[in-house]
Amino acid sequence: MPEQPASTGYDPQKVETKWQKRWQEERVFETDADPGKKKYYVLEMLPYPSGTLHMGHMRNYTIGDVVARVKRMRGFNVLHPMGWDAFGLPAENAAIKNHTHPREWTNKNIAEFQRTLRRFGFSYDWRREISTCEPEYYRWNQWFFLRMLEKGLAYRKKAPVNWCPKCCTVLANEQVIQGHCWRHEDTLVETRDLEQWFLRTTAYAEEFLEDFKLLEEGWPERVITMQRDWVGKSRGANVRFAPAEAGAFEPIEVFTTRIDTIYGATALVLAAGHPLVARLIGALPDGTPEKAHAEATLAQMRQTSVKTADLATMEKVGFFTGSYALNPFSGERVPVWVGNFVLMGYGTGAIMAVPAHDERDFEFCRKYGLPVRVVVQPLSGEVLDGAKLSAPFEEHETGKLVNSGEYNGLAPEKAIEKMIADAEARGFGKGTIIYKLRDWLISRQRYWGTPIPVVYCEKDGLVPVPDAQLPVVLPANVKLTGEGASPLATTPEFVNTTCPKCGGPARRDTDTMDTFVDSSWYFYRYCDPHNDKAPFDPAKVAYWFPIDQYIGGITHAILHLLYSRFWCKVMRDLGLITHSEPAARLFTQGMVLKGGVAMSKSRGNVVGAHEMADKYGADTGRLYTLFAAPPEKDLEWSEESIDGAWRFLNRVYRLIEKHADYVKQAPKWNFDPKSLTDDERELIRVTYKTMRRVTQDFDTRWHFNSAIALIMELTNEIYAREPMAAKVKASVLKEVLDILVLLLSPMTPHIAEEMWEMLGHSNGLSRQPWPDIVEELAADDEVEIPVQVNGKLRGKIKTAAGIAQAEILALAQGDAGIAQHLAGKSIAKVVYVPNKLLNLVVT
RNA sequence: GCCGGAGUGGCGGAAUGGCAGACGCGGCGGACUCAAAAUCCGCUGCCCGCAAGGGCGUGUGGGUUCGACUCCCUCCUCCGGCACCA
Repeated sequence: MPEQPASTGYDPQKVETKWQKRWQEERVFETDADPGKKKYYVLEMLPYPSGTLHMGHMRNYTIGDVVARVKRMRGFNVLHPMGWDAFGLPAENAAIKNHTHPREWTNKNIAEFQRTLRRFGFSYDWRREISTCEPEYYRWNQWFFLRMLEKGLAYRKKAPVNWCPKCCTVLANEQVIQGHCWRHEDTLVETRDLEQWFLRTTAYAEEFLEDFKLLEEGWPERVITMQRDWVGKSRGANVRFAPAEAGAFEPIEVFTTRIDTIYGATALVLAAGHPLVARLIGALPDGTPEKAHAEATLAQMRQTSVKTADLATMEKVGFFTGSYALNPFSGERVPVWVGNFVLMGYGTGAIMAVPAHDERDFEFCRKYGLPVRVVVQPLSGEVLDGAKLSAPFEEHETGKLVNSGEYNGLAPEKAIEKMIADAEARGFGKGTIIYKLRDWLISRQRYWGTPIPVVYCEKDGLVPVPDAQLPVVLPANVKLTGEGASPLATTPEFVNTTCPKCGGPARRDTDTMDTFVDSSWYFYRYCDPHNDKAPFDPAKVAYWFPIDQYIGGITHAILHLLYSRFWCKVMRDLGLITHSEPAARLFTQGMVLKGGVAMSKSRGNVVGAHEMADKYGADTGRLYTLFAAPPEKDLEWSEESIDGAWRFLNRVYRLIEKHADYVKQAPKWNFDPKSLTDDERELIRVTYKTMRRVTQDFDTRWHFNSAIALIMELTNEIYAREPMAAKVKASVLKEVLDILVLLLSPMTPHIAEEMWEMLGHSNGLSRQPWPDIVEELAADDEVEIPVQVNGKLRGKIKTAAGIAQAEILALAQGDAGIAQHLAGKSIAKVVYVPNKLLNLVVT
């Protein structure tokens, strides 16, 4: 702990407790919808209550709190809520380990999180606090699920799904990172064939892309790019290749983005899982080595079908099925192969291999001796020979078609257009658009989540639980082992129920929902957190939405942020809301690092929020995280730099303390610049200039670090004018100190409130309006103009503001230092930026 | 491989085409003190020079411009995302 300076009375613990209590008593941060007032909804992503909060978390909340406080001071009706993403696997695992209940573990953490956030003075409206593990909340997850079921947006399907052996549950595609579980970086995800619940996110694939136009201004380009890649739109064509022997098998449909290269297709390649594969192998004569080879290779391919991180570098393997198909354009017989590099889950599960113009096809065909035929020649004049090609020619823009019948000579883009049209006209193909995005798998074989509100009746089959019977409550007493099937499945009191339709015996669905469901719409609930008739009152949401500023980590660029966009569009189509995007602006703050890596409990490099508050107080912690780096950048924690923030707050405090008695009783200054002495005029000028620039930093750029630097400079300027009482009238000094405290207040609210009180105000700082800029008071009447000769700085000239070019030129030529660089040369050009700079071009 | 982002003193960083290095940390010096801490003041990019002053300087090389950390192109390095997606 730094020594408390003897000369100051700043005691952060005392000050912070005092004002937190006052804010709570006076309900300063409680807000309600008020159509007469302009609103501002600022939100930080809700935390998962686990462990303890460290300064990495606090940085995120501090940024949001500064914005909330500034907007409040600027007259907005500000909604700034907080809640808990309370369902999830860590609670369940911790409960198993510690022989407790997930609810108990979670609530203990929530209490601790709340205490920490209060200690940092974040201006939340705590009446709106929500916890997603409460039936009052998750019943609306179930309600939404039933609405989606009605609309066909929720469905059950048996499909190959991702299974994490450590989580003991399936995962959505978004939760698989490079073949690994998003929670367990070291654990490969396995594939299992299971019947599961999906939400039809793909129904909105095109809209996800289309609506980026609403987000271009307010969302980081990076996030948009990541989502765009994730949705993965491809334009191309489906083309059917008929069997060479009529009726031998169903025509094989391939998807291609390069139909222009179809004359160069020297094989068709099917995925191992393609429905036709078994039939084609079956058609091979029994007992032949070809058949044996095909069967063996297929078995091998299926065995290694697990997704792995190095899929891209895996060796290509395949075999010939013995069958041929006909190229619908050329009529050529094309061998049908099976290849491990063709994915069943994308396109049609079958491709045409064009080795001359695709790298993967090239590798495959070279390996198996299939011919390489060039059908697009570069415009450069170079003539490629398929037999000698060392790499495929993949470019679209710089080639023209050859060996392609009637399409010879066309540019690829033109050929694609024409060939799709012809394929459609001749009935063997059509232009198609496909997406990489998959539907959202939401079933989880775990306990601590929202029960899926359907039952299975022997007579009526799948029956949705009627709305009136919601919520389907998660039973409290369940054996948690962390192994085997869904814990709910081993709880007969839960499983066994009656069919809502026929009243006969029925079984409940025993899976729970992905916890990303909880966080997909929680920000709507904040608008109306205690509604027990509906998820929210549409009128209240209409007032507050969209979120004006959403703040959180880049980790959720795809997961949470894509699911939230989906939920919003679904709610819109249900008629609950009218907007299409939940958050108008998104800010992704940088991480807090220590020793070059993100703070995390498992790495043991955290600086706890309480540790920080104990040592320096919350205000110093807030100030430091804002000052040490711009908010979007990662911040490397430095104990020494914190001392700087601590020193600065003490320095300001001492300044106020010293002059409080002098200014306390002073009347409000009359804002007449003519009433000022030169010293006063200069001090007022610096103050108002600072105010203007700090306001800009808050409003448009979010450069909190440079805003603080400016406030530090202002403080230095005031200090430089000691002895103050002799030089500056009390009313003028009061104006200056008031502004200093106001500017600082969004970032360090407790000490600012204390100083505001010391300055003689009894009305509380948190409801003060942001000071208005008086341009006249910020204006310079004298300026120092840098003078360059050929772009090099050669001198500076002090002069009245607004001086004309001719005059400044004369002054420059008269300046000895500058003149020496002009001697013997002639001025070819004069560039004068008024009040900014003079550049003389000489030759 | 593809798509983003970044690269500025010893360190964190500032500069919206116009004085590069604000502000802070660290360092050096001074004041105060018996002394120390705290505080206040000053100096602190590199090189040459006693100094005045001059030269160099924002990853590299080029370009646009009167003027480039900033805009354009080339390359290098680091970070992030995606990746057998036809």
